[in-house]
Amino acid sequence: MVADIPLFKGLAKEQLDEVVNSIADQTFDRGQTVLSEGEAAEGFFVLVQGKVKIFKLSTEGKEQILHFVGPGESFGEVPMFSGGRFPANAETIEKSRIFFFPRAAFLDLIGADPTLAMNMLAELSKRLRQMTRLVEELSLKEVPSRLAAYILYLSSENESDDVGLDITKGQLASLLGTIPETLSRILGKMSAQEVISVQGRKLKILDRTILEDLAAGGKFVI
Amino acid sequence: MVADIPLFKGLAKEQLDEVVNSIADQTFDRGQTVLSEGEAAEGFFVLVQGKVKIFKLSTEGKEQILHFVGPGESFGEVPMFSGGRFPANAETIEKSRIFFFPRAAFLDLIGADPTLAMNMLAELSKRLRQMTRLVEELSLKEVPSRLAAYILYLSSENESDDVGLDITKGQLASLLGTIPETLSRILGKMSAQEVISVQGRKLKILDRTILEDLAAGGKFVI
DNA sequence: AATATCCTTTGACATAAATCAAAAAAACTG
DNA sequence: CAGTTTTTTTGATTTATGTCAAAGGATATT
Repeated sequence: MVADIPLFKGLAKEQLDEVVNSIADQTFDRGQTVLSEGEAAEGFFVLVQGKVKIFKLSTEGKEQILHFVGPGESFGEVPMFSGGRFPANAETIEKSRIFFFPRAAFLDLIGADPTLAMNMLAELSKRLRQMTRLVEELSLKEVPSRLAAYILYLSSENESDDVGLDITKGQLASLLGTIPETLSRILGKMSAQEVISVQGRKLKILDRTILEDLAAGGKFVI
Repeated sequence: MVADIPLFKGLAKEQLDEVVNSIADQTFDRGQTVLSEGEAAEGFFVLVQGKVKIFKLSTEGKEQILHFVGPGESFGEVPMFSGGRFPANAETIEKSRIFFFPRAAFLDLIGADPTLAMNMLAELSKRLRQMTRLVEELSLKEVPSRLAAYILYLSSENESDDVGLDITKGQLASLLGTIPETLSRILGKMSAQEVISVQGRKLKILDRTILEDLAAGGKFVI
């Protein structure tokens, strides 16, 4: 169970037992807040089952999703190492089972086992890479490019031209840094151009070359 | 020397010697590339003296600065832990002295000393926090808000209403995710409204309340 | 100091994307 | 399955910011 979580991969048996003894097993319904920006952090979380979105909110209520957390992934680690408070919000978007790992126990463990430290360094590095990509897209690319990149990413994940969004289009808009209306118009244009076909939450890639060009920063010619 | 670098703080004497023996001391003129996005990483860097900008480039050549590196700070660590290549570019904006730390030697050290691992975790967490803030600003705030937040940040750094940009306005624009023309117009408006005064690279805060309101997401009323 | 280079500002204009409003479609729920 | 809620689409309009072009300033270099 715990040994399947990438963060705990390679840990010695005693350390794994330590982990099991430290965690609190929690269940959340869909749409519940797991942690809020600005809250003092008493520990961090590992998602066992379900799905969680990590996001920021503007004062006017607009949401920017930073990333989604899937089973086996952790979140809320930042304040463990740099102190202070959670930098963003986490909310379940499906019924979820979550392990909570208290700060002190985790810091003990990480001091005792360099493997755990290395796993965590790998995790934070991966996250940093993702965030760098997000900044790049928000700042240097237009919405059609971001959408194209996301579709290609989904396609690479399941190695198929048929991709299913497992989130609502509204959530996709929030992940891409835009609003549902804009996303809807762009999906409409891409359909009209026969770059993709859209049926509800099922997309099919019709012209990969154009998508790749768009993702690289190319403009969308009507 | 090496002991002054936060990353190496708290290391035992033998480890510090190890560090000193591993690093390569390099000098760069202003405007030189230290590392490029997509390059294979053979190690990471610590800036001893000078200033370095970390940035992404769009296909059309627009630049987004992710952050500046000052003396004592490290950069280029991400591929050490998650493998692969540098996610961004690094270029000196002043004559700089830089230590290069080869990958293998560093990974050895980090396995041997949990202090170093913890220091690095703290560093990556800090970076992640910064990046989260940058995403928030790019996606959820307008340029005047980002500028206001930056001015307030500078003011908090030196605890004064007089702040000096130690970068060009073009670089500031790139850091704020905009272009020099837009920044210039907004600085002009803020001056006209007597929120700040601008003299070259010296700014003075005239109305902190308005800046704080702007930074929080408030709109700029002409 | 003179020249060249770089940085900053200003103006006119274009445009991607947001906003507002409302309808249509889809997904839940009792 | 009827009704309610949520999600998605469409249209008309606004707006923040980008683009292009050119002129002024400032700064560095011989």
